[in-house]
Amino acid sequence: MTDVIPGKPVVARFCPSPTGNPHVGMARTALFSWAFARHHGGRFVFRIEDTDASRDSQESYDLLVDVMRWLGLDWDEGVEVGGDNGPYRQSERMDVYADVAQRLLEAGLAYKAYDSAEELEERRDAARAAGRPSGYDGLHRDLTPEQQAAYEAEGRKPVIRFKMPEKDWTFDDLVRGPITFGADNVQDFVIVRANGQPLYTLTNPTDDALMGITHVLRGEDILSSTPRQIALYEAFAQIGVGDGSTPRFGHLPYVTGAGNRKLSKRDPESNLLGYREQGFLPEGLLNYLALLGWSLDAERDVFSLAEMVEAFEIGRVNPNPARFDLDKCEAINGDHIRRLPVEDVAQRLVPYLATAGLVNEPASEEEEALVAAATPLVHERIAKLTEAVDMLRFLFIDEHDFSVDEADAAKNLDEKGRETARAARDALEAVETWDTESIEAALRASLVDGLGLKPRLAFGPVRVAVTGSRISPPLFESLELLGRSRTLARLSAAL
RNA sequence: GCCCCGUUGGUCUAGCGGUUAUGACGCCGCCCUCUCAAGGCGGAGAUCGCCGGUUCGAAUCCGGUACGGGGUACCA
Repeated sequence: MTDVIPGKPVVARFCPSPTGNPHVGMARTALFSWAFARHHGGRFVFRIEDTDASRDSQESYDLLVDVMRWLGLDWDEGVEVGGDNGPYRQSERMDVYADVAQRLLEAGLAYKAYDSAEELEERRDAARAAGRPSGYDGLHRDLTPEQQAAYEAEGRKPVIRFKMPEKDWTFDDLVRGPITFGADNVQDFVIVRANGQPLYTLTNPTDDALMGITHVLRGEDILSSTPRQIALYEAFAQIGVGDGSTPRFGHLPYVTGAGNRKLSKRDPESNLLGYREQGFLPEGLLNYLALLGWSLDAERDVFSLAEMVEAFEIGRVNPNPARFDLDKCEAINGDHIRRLPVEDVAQRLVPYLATAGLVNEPASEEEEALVAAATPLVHERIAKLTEAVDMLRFLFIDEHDFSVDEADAAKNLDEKGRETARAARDALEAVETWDTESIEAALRASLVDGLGLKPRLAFGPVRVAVTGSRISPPLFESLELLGRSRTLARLSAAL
């Protein structure tokens, strides 16, 4: 299968509708289209399909742009950045669609249909009952001007339907191979509503043609509308819309949630913004998403975007649906966090600490320095950045807001534990140089050697008293960063 | 109803006529260890949906069938 025509540059696109929150399935589609374009050294177009005013919103549009930038899926042409084939919001291209529809009509490739919703439904039910396909039956295909005038006189407003040539439709899907639809199963379809608004069925192929799109990668939910679009392309060739060629199509499998349902916008796991809020790295999320239907090779599933671009082949995309597994997503993200230089992690942590109210916005120099010093303690312990916030809270929190987890205190700061804490405080008070080595030496000498405690029993009470939790970053390093006075104060408070 | 797509351990995935069926997540055990992680080692878990066919030989090719998903809109 030749995916690319030699000498003809690849132009791929991503063209979501701005409805609701951006979700992960969408990001996966964007990622594959982007990777495909980049792999072939082609262009990537970002277009917005906002032709349905009742469902689209500016807020959703802003989110889409924001999230694409966050992910780092850059586009060469499209909304916000412009390009030769703009505008890139369909709501600003209505005149284009009106013109194309008109030319289709004049060329006899489309026609006005006056059927009412009730009439359509009735005939559809009848066709179904008779075991026939339930699409449009073509009743108004060849209306005479007189018949049309009669309908108009009744006050009916026509839709514009595209006239499907009666032939079988075969195309070579980039991920699924050859697919054929019989002539009887692809009927004339509406391209312009009775109120004059163009539909996706017209606007999407029109823009793809006008923008020179060579490869269309999209979800499998529109696989069955592909014959219509190919037919439209053939019509465009006749009336001179675009360069007369038809793009290749590739239909990506669904991303599903629990059960086998496709991940819906309501499902919290599908909300892209949620991943950013929880502290996923764009590179981690993207890596995981890439794994849903594609793999770099048999051995490795942690890789960079650059490695993906290098290796990405659309023909190796798996056609079957994939279940989104949050655990694995987090594991992959954790791998990416560990791959990052520690200074980088520190920098990315700051906004999350700010959101949690633990550092100022913008952070002061001292705060930045503390973050830089503390990050190595949590770097390899977290799968998401927000986990670091929880682990480091004890270090950044205002002293009067500090509190110890009750359950952990009950277990670790019983009478015996408080005794241990007291010994720890006394030992620590005597430490001359407040650094990790001295702190550890003092504590070991006092608690392990002195009191004869097993290490875990020796340090547990100290940990809980000082960090507020049974689980914390390495203790001695933590105490060093916390500083002598806060450490001693917290130990005293625990007694 | 009609049309299209899909089917490899719980999940994702490799495989493209001959393998002890790949790797990962998760799970279990051990090691390391101041907690939690990370890391290391090991383990359980797949008669490749099912039935036929082609072939010396099939997860791989063909035909059925079952199940799942999608479409069948004046949504995208």
